[in-house]
Amino acid sequence: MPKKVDHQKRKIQIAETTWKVIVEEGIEQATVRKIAQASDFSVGAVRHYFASQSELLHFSMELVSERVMQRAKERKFSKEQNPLEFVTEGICEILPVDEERKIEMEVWLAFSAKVLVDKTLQELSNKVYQDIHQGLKNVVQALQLFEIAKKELDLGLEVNRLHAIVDGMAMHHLLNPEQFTREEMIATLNYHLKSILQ
Amino acid sequence: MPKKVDHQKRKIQIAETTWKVIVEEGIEQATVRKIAQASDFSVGAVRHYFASQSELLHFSMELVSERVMQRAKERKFSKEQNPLEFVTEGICEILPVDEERKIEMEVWLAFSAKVLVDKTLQELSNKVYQDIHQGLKNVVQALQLFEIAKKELDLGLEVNRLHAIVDGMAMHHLLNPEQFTREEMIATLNYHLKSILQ
DNA sequence: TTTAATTTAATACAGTTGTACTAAATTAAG
DNA sequence: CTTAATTTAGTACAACTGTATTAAATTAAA
Repeated sequence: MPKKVDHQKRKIQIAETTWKVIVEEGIEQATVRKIAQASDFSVGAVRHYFASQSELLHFSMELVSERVMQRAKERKFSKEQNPLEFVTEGICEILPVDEERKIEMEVWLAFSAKVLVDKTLQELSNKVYQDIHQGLKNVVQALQLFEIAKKELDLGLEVNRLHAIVDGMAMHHLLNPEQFTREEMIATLNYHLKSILQ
Repeated sequence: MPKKVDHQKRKIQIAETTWKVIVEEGIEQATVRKIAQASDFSVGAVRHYFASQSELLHFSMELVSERVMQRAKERKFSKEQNPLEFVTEGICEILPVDEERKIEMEVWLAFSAKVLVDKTLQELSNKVYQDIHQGLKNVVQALQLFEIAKKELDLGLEVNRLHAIVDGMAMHHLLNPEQFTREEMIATLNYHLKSILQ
């Protein structure tokens, strides 16, 4: 008998508006009132979908990781493709190579700074670290299976290194886009990947 | 005739208390009142040394970079020393290898997230990026001069890569200290440096 | 001791915050 | 059309915010 709204869709809609506010004004300006206004809801409506502000923020952070993971899962390798290219493109799913990915990374950075003092976000941060680490491990192993990458690599250290390069470059490009351009970022990734090839 | 207080020392003292508040409660809790209370001053006293909150925060961020730069400048190379060791230890001045450096990096991360939406912090962020980039460039060139590192390296890309590794690892260790330990961080640095040797 | 500039403390104010609460609006089913 | 649960809007409140103002305290020099 009542009006039926897709709760999940509404939550996602509000979370994406939260991203927008965070990107434009910073996470400390991501107040309930501002998010409500930006998403054309009343404060009461937002509160109807999220019991508290921290629940809203947690959901918004989770949505970032879900989007990245979703894209990663959708990727399929076709036999005709160059494996190195395939791997490079896969890593570019994480890097801020376009506006969409830039927004996700900016939001993620804002939340990451919060992780240090917010225990409830640590679990999510750790999970995402693990997931990406595993993904990159698969990348290196795949290159070895294809007999493209060197066999004598120390897998653990190699993955640590690649993971640090990816996140380090992402941060550098976000914070200093003129000094470390998108093109430099991609060139540096290619340079590194080539360095572990046979 | 008046009481004479060393202004600079007071400002540094208050800025270090600001670090403490940021590390313990996050940058959004770095309010004038809290910083005053934590540093055993009245709000009026703090305001006497900093005309506004943003001036205080800017000074506190600047102090982080000054500390790191100061340590870097103090380092002297003695002929008996192993150049690779010297370089490794130099890079560890930036990495969060001990409590002091951890605090500095945590504060820096908190400010970095603010850089994206605070134009007045961007200049400082860019300057520090440049300084560290130049420092790491000197490192790679020094290793080449000593005929330790490969000559055929692409200097620009190599420095980009090293810089990303350093900051990426710093972030990973801060956010996930159990999953990416201090020892792994140092081992990964050594592994990378070895990889560019002849 | 007197003097005067620096330093400190306390209070006030207007604005914002998260959250709670209530009543109204909406709308799908009977 | 009625009904009733969901959804929305608006308001209220106590706490906290940055900043301004004012008067008091401090203390080195005359």
